[in-house]
Amino acid sequence: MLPEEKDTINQLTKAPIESLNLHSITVVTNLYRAAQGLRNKMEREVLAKHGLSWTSFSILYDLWIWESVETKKLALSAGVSKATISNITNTLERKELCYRKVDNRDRRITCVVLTDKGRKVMEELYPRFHEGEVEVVSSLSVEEQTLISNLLRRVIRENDF
Amino acid sequence: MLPEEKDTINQLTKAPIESLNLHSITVVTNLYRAAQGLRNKMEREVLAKHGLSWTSFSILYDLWIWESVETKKLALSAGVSKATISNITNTLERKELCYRKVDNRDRRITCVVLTDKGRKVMEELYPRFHEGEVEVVSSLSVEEQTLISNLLRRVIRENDF
DNA sequence: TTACTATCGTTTCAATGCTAACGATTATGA
DNA sequence: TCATAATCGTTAGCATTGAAACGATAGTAA
Repeated sequence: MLPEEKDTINQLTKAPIESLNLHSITVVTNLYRAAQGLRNKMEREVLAKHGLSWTSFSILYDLWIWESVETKKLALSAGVSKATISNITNTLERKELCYRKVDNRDRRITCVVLTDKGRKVMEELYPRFHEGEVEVVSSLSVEEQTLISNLLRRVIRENDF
Repeated sequence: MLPEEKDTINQLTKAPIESLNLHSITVVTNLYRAAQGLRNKMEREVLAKHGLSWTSFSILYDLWIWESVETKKLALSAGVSKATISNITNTLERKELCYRKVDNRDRRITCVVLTDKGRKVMEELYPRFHEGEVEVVSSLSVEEQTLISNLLRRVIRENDF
């Protein structure tokens, strides 16, 4: 929070300024802004060529690694709802990048499988995506990268994210 | 062949495992996961009561602080497109939380203004939101919070996020 | 003044995203 | 066995999101 914002908030909230935890606000603000910027950059500079969103790409990535993944696990991995996975899978299927396959042992479960075309897209796209990853955090040293990763991981674990 | 040409080709065609920067991958992965979890938690535990999304709330927050903000500045602040601001403003207007006001000096510019109802919602909502902020990063010490904020800020500044 | 250019917000259209409801399937327990 | 509960993915309905096209307005140059 900017210094000049303090007074305004103090005037408008019942909660006095002393009770506001400025450290928490700063972490949350910077965390979300960095992630938002990251996503926008990647979608604009890397993923737009193939008309993929960040979430679509992360699903394709999972499929690339694991070959075949259940819908529920995809949702958990991407941090979105099952409905979103269902919708995105429809889009990816239309582009022939993946297909659905009902599990034989438990017919409630649907697995999503990468197609050859999907694999080719990932083989071309991932190197470019990785370039972007490196670029985004290039201002930090390796030690700082390790440090921020560990801090972020603590937040993730502690909140079950 | 120039050295940088070699690198480009190497990155775009083969991209062997050895050339992957695992530190960058870890930072990006954890950064986005933490932000995603943060957003989901806030929308679920705090904002859902009032049917607000993270972006809607961040717009209301700007209006709360600045009283009246141009559409373009709202987009820049929230990290979304002007079209998104336009749509969300429609929704917020429908809920009578804000209204539009054309600038007299430059009639191309539209300012969004908080209503009394909007202010009341923020006065009730912000303390709860802040509770969530504190909770999310509560596993980190103040020193660690300062540290991660500074690292995130460097990433933000270096990328113009 | 009159063109031309730039900027701003909205609209259009398709995709993403969530909640809740639903149908199908499997597990459980009397 | 059979009724009930639990789990899974999809669907319906609506809000969010962005790229591109668009109209309106302002700035600029001849």
